[in-house]
Amino acid sequence: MATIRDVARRAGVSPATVSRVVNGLPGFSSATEERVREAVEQLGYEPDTLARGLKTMQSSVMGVLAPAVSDALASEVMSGVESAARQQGYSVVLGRTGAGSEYALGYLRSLKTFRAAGVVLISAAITPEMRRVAGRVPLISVAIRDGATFPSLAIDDEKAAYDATVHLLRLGHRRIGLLAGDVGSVLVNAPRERGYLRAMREAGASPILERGNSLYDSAPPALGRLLERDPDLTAVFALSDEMGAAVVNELQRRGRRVPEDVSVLGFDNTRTSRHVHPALSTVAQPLERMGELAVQSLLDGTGRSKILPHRLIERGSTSRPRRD
Amino acid sequence: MATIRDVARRAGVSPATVSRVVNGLPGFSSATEERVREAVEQLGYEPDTLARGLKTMQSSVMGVLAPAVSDALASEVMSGVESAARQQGYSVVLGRTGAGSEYALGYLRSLKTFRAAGVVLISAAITPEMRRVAGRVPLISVAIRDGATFPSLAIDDEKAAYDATVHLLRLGHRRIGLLAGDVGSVLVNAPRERGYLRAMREAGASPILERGNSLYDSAPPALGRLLERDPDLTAVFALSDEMGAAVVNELQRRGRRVPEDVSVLGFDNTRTSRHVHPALSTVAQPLERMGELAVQSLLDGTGRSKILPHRLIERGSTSRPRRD
DNA sequence: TTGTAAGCGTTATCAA
DNA sequence: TTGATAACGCTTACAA
Repeated sequence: MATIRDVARRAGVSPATVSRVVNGLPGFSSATEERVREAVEQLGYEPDTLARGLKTMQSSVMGVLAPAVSDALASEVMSGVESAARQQGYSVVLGRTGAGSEYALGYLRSLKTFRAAGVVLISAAITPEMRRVAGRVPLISVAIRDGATFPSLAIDDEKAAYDATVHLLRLGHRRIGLLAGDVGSVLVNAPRERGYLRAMREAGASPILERGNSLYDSAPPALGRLLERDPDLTAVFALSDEMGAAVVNELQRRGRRVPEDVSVLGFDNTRTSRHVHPALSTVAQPLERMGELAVQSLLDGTGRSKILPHRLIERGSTSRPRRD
Repeated sequence: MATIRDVARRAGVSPATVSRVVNGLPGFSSATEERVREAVEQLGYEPDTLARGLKTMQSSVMGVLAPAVSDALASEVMSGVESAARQQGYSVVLGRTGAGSEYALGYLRSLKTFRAAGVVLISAAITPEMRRVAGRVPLISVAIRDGATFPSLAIDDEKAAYDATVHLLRLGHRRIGLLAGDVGSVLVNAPRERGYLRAMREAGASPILERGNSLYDSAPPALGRLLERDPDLTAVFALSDEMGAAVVNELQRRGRRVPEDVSVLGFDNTRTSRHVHPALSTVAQPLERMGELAVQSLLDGTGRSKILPHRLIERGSTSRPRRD
């Protein structure tokens, strides 16, 4: 590994000059630039990230914390974070918050000792303690909105669920069951529930709600309970794509056609929504875009919260209800 | 951010002593240890990763390079890498190789300037150029086996596909179509194809093969071609779970029952295999375990290649063929 | 058992 | 336009 001194020696200049050339700072003639670049080339010199970071008190790493590394929603956001970060010359350090952000503090501490340029928290709210532990490292939450205290990038979950429910109502559905998530652990669930309830109330329809834990396996039993309470449901609105996909499958297993007998609507527009047949209609959040914007916001130092537009994607799992 | 000098001052000792205590090196009395720990506590001191890495010429980062950040298979491996790395006190830097490892070299260069303790390459073979660019950073491939030149952790893909095909044959299937992947881009496809062909040949059955690109959307048309060539197929072996899931859905769309009319077998045991109905039978690789072992191998410095056991998982998508 | 001091590779200040 | 030189925060001989 060639160092800046090796390059300097070979180019017959001082390390300082090499640094200037490499970093594009003013103060060198084009003749020296030529020689330096040549030496850099020949030696395959790359500035040491650690040394540079130590000196500048700012490293080129961005942290990204996800509830689980293999979480489908988080993956999309991470994808956006990675591409934006790489474009800006930053490396992405990956961490897992675990259920209820148990590991978040540890990671933030670690990221602080890296002098990270910022940290993106996916599906996790920033707590005052996190804020404190992070020191001067800027934080931003993505895909979750936690009051206006800390910066976040998210859709308006209440409105999105409201719009989606209204869409089902407009299609002619009245008996719409909600397959909600665990309100305690995942913050987006409460507003989504409220959005559904508001739309149903405004339409004079009676809400009917059961809870899963947002994952695939929790949906069939919850759907069972929903159907016990109202066997004549014509639509099920699941607050995650995994649950939505499970509902599509489970309904068909029970001999109901989708969407002819029952329409199904998911949430998030993760890849899962395209892995069932009929493909799941769903409420899309611009997840990858959120990841990109998060990086940008962290680097700008603007750190402003922003609400991004949601969008209803109609695939094959929704239609007008059958006329009986 | 408190530095080691701040701690030293407060504890009334030298920075060297603080370092010794913090790093658990011998050479201090329990009285001083007490004072140092107290000072560390009070100041919330955390050793600076950058400075430490610069000094020791070894940073606490492990790189992990995946074809795409949101790739389901890669996600599982990354999950193992993350947990093993964290347990050992390492941070994980995430990179994307893109199709055909176009970005890999850039990331390796970057990881080298980080003095990374090692790099895990997922679904990507190590090329001599990568090896060169990485300098003294150890590399290991996961979920792909590329001769014996460079270290890798993988299953025996040929044998796994062979075993899976034999399993279908034993169930009584003879007309088994193979839905292969793109042999050029993904190295595991060729051995898997060979395994299928060998099993079919040994059984005296005629192979029939079509190619997709391993992703969901490529499967329906490829299945169409397969069925055109032999409308009486009783089983389809797809070389990825995404394609397998698509086949399950597409067959049902075409009015064939799974598994009664046609059995379907996938490959990899990613989450996708559980997101269809009937759930996809598949060939499992210990992906998460591979990620953990990769980290361990990198840190041990053993860097030996290893073949891990595959396993057939029977879910609902396979059964004996119907007797006509 | 403890401290002093050098130095990891870089950048930034200052002087030339 | 350039070059010395002093840090950045840490570890590690070596000395005491």
